[in-house]
Amino acid sequence: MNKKYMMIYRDVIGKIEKGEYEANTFLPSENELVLQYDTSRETVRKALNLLSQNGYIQKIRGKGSIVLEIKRFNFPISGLVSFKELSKQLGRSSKTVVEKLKIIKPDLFLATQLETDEEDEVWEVVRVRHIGDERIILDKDYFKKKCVPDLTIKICEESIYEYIEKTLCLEIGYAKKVISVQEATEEDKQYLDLHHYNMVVVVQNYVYLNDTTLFQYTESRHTPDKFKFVDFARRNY
Amino acid sequence: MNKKYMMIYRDVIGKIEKGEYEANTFLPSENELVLQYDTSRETVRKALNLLSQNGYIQKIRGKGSIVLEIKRFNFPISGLVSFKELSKQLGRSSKTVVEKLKIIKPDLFLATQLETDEEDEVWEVVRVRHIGDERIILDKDYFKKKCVPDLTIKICEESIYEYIEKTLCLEIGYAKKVISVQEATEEDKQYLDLHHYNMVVVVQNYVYLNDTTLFQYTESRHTPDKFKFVDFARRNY
DNA sequence: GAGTGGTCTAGACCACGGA
DNA sequence: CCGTGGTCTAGACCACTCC
Repeated sequence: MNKKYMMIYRDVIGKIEKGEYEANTFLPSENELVLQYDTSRETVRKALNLLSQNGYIQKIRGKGSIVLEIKRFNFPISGLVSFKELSKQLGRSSKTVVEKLKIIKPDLFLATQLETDEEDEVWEVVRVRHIGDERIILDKDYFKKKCVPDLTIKICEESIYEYIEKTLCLEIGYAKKVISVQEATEEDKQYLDLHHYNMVVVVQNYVYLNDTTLFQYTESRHTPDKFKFVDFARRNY
Repeated sequence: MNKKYMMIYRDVIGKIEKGEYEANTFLPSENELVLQYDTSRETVRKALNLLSQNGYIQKIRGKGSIVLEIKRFNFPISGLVSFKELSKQLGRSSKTVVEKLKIIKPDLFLATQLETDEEDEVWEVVRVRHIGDERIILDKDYFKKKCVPDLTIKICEESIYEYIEKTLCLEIGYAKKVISVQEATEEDKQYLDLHHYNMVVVVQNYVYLNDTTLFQYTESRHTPDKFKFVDFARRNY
């Protein structure tokens, strides 16, 4: 990547994480950053806007850009973060057990969710996420076979996203999530340590490629006591 | 507002909503928009990036910008949308009942949430949101009194945000949400139509002003069956 | 008044898609 | 090849904060 604004963005994040820029202090001004990185102001501003959108800084007109400390609390589910990246940040022992991996013809519900028809073959991947010694998430992934021709248990145990992006070179464009609470099904009770709970938190995830084709539908079914979703929002519009 | 990119942004949204630009078709190219709006390309691009971030379009290099149809499904809780804006979009009868409105000294928990001390006075506003004839949300809002000196029942029944932004002219910068599921308290059972449910979905909301001061902490406690959170995410970084 | 961030311009070169 | 979007530049003027 030659992108200057991305280099600056990452460099500033690095300095924030290393403590070189401390929380609640000002970053160098935009004009100073122009000199430091030998670039133009609009390029510096692109980097700063990224930092602002992602919760690293707050820009205040006439004063400067303050480093926020909020970022460290952000449980990184908001967005397209995979379980592998997640457990790394949590720093707890975790594993993924693949319970099912097969090609199916979707039923009517699934065909609707995937915006396709019942003849279009689909990979079904059912995985259980363990953290510590508890089974806390039941992930049911469905990929269009024409987008993802091959899948192996090994890939599913590691990161499917890494495989899709790095090996298949598919570019993920955007995703829509719907979070709701549902009564636990027999399947939930079989695969999860629900204890006395009779409900699960369901995160439905629709993932689209850069060319706007829907290629994945996922249901993440969480034990209610371990579920936590953090979201950072900015008054944009 | 003189901001050209914002005018273009809103104008294009209008045309999408009126059907002038149809879903799954291309917008005019950036160069065409430059001519149409008599402006520079970077300004057009600022507008298009806003549209992209908010789920209206997908930009494809070498081809153009496609109008997405996803936007109409976006239940607008993601972000800082107030109940009033929300019920308008749902088009269902709704009302807000103010159950409590008083100044308190925060207990330790609340003082921690508001990043203040137990001597700093706080407005406590407890409201119940009705949609149709069911009580579905219990909103417990806490505002720092030094930020919001006066509150009335009338303001609380309408939109506190409108009052804060339009009358007090406080500028909201960003917010952090935490969604979790908890056992229902006696208070929840008293104020909500929980039926047989014994759990509630809790949305904790920390709202910061432009100058990074935290001025509000809110707990929205939802009946599980009516809870739904939709999130649109883009693979940025 | 000096310094900050916010907006805007008129160019430039590049990478990609499709004919 | 041309048209598309992606990046970058070197300037300009404005609104705001603080002294």
